[in-house]
Formats: sequence, structure tokens, C-alpha cells
Amino acid sequence: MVNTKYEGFETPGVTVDLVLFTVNESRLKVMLVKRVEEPFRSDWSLPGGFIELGESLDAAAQRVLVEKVGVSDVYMEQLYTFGKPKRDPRSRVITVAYIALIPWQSLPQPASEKIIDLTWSPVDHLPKLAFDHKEIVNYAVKRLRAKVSYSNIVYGLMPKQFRLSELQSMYECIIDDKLDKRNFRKRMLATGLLKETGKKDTAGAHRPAMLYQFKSKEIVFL
Amino acid sequence: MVNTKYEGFETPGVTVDLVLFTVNESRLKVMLVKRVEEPFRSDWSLPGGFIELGESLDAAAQRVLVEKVGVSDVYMEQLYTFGKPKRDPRSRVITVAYIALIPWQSLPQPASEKIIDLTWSPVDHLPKLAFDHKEIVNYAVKRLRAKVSYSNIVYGLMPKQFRLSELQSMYECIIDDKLDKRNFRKRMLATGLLKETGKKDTAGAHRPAMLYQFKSKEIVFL
DNA sequence: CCAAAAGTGTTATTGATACACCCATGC
DNA sequence: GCATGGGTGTATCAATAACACTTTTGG
Repeated sequence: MVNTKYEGFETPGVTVDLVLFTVNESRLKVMLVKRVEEPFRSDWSLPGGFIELGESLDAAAQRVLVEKVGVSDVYMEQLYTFGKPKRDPRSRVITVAYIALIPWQSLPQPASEKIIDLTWSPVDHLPKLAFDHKEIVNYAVKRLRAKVSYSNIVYGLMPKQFRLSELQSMYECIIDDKLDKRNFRKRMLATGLLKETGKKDTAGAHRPAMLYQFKSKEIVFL
Repeated sequence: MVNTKYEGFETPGVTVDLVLFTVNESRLKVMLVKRVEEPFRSDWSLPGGFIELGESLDAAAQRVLVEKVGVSDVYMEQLYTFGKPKRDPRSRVITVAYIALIPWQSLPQPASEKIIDLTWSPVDHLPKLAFDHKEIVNYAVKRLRAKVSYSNIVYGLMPKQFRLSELQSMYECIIDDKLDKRNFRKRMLATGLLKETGKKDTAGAHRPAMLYQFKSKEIVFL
């Protein structure tokens, strides 16, 4: 790709890149795809793509999500726009980065032929990444960790119904720290954002746990 | 301007727009410039411009600031990227919006011939604005108001030296609410970010006030 | 001496933290 | 009956909010 000119303006390419988070095996992970072309051929990278002329940035991000991950209807928000001149060695490309969150349980099983092109990497053990994607991931992790503490953004990572202990361990995975069980439960229930389902989770050799769900999908500041 | 094509990608134009804030006459104000061309000819708009291929987004924002306002070395941060397909009626243009802050005292006197092309509008009485610039300003105001309460971002709006009562009224203008004098002073001095200059402001028919300044220009979360 | 802003402490309330034991179930 | 996670309350500490009078200067 080469930059084009019109009336003296050379215009950069514009892409969206997704930092798609999930939590699995008690680790916060991001989705990476293997590059099949130069530059950075066979390095890992964030899923992304050029925006099309008729679509909004949010729509482009949604489209990439559907095309590359095969899911829709997940929480997404714009993160930041990265535009250093040399971030793509071929030509000028600026990228609008998005954060997306998906519960591990909602992920489609990847078709076996694609599985080697796609991985989930713990955010604190990233492999070498193409372009400035490591910088983007690190920025996204920072934002997610901050936002967890003043909003209910974890909603995006939880299944429909869950035990309070699962919710707590979601927080703990993200902030990478332990929380006090009683204080956590007090605080969560005090927000008024949760409701009991009446059902109990009877799995496991222990006292069954009440299952909760969120009253609304809305993300609010606490 | 028309969008250009390369290898099947039509590329949008990319601009930066500045939401430049100041406080004057106890009002939070943004800088607006009068458009001289279609579309939205003679409407007010945010200062902005196309990014050049060799410059980063931050550098483009800096350049616009110097070209349109004649100042540099002010606090700036990226706000959000706006990219609805029809936001510019001519062709596809996405814009990376920046917040910038400047103390009223640091503003250069505008040359008289330019004065009618430039205005400072209180943020809660905006005139009709070109493009989606009203949306951008409102978003910026929201961000600024939020950030004032958990950071020392007001630094960007204060002169080098100031009375604590001036600092307080800066906060009050931005959040549009009154604060308790004693609690405010206690809190500010407790941050450890201020130092006495030893000088006193003897202007006015009243007891002279100690002048303070910031120990560092760094913006930190409180 | 009057007007105008500077400067200064204490109390009450609220929210955050620390902490340990009994309960219900499956095996 | 024992291992496993579920579920619960209180006391302390820290941060925030409410509140009014004296001081220093210029005119």
C-alpha cells in the first residue's frame, strides 16, 4: 500500500485494531492473530482492518470483530488513536484502537484449520507483536485496570449468570490482587446493580451458591 | 476534496481538531474560528487541519495550535476520534480531537484584522457550530469536568503564580459549583503539589495573599 | 472605620478496611 | 466425617463535609 494524494494532501490509511480481552484459567488474556503477509509476517498482531468509506469507526470495529472472531454483541469502546509516522514500515497508517470484552464462555470454538492462526495471550506474557501493537495492548490493559475500579465494566466479561465468588475472581484477575470476600460482597450488593436469580449452582462438592445476574447491561460509573 | 483510492481502499481524510479551553470572566470558554469556505461558510468551528504524512497526531495538533492560535507549550491530550461517515458533507473525513488548556494570561493579543475570525465562547452557550463540532465540544467538557475531580489538570489553566482563592475559583468555574474555602485549602495543600513562593499579592484593598506555584508541571491522578 | 478578601480548626458523618467462624453439600 | 467453597457482622480508621469568626490591608 502506498499513500495517495489529492489536492496536495497525501492521505494516510486508517485502520481499526481490537484489543479483545477475556479471562480464562484465572488470567487476563488478549486475542492475537498470526500475520500472513509482510511486514511482520508470522508475527502475532491484533485483529484489525481498514475502515470502509461508508462505515463509522464503531461499525468498522464491529465488523472486524465479526469477521475475525465470529462474535457480535460484546462490550466495545474506543481506546485511543495511534499515529506515529513510522508505525507501519510500508506507508502512513493511523489506527483507531478499540477495547472489547468477551466472556470466555461466549467464545465460539475456532475451526481446527484456523486454530494455529489465533491465540489468547496472557497480558503480562505477550510474545513479540507486530507494529506498535505491544504499546497498544499495554495502554489497553492500563485503561481496563483503571476502569474496573470505578465502573462496572467487568459486566462485559461475565457470563449471564454467575456466583459472587466468580465475580470476585474476575476482579482479582484483572487487577492482579486479592480482595476481601465480605467487603467485596457488601460493596457489590450495595451498588444495586445485581439481582438474585433464585437459582443455585449445585456443581461441586460444597454448599450450593446463589446465582446472580446484572439488572441491566449498562456500564455506569460508581 | 474527494476521497482517493488505492488497491481498492478508498481512504478517508484525517484531520485533528482542537478544543482549546481557557477561563475568563469566571466562565469556561472554548476557542472558535470562523469558517471562510464552504461547507458551513461563516459558521463557527473548532480550529483544526489535515495531518501531514510525516507528522504524528500529537505533532499535528501542536502545529494547528501554533498556526491558528500562535501559542505552544500548553497542556494537550488526545480526546477521542470522531468518524461518522457523513460528518463532513463533502467526503469522508475522520478527525482526532484534542483537548488543550491555556491560561487566559498566556494568550497573545490577536492582531486586529484577525479578531472577527476568532472568538471565545462560554461552553454552555455555544453558537451553531460546523460539522459535529458541538458534539465534540460537549464531549470535551464532560471529560474536563470529570478529570478536574481526580487529577491536577487545572494546572494547564493557571498562571505561573496565583492565590489559593484564584485556584479555587478555577475549580468552581469548571465544575460550575461552589466549594468550601477551608476544605479546599486543606485538600490542595495536602496534595503536596504546591509550594509557597514567599511573595504576596498586594493588589486590592484587602489583606495581601500568599502566592503559590506548582512544584512541577506534571499532571497526576490524585 | 469600613469594605474586601485572606486565613484558620473542630466536629460529625460517611465510607473503607480488617478480621474469623459456621453452613450446606458431595464424596 | 471430611474437604470444599458459601455465606455472614462488627469494630476501627480514614476521608469527607459542614460550619463562622478574626486578620490585614487600601481607601
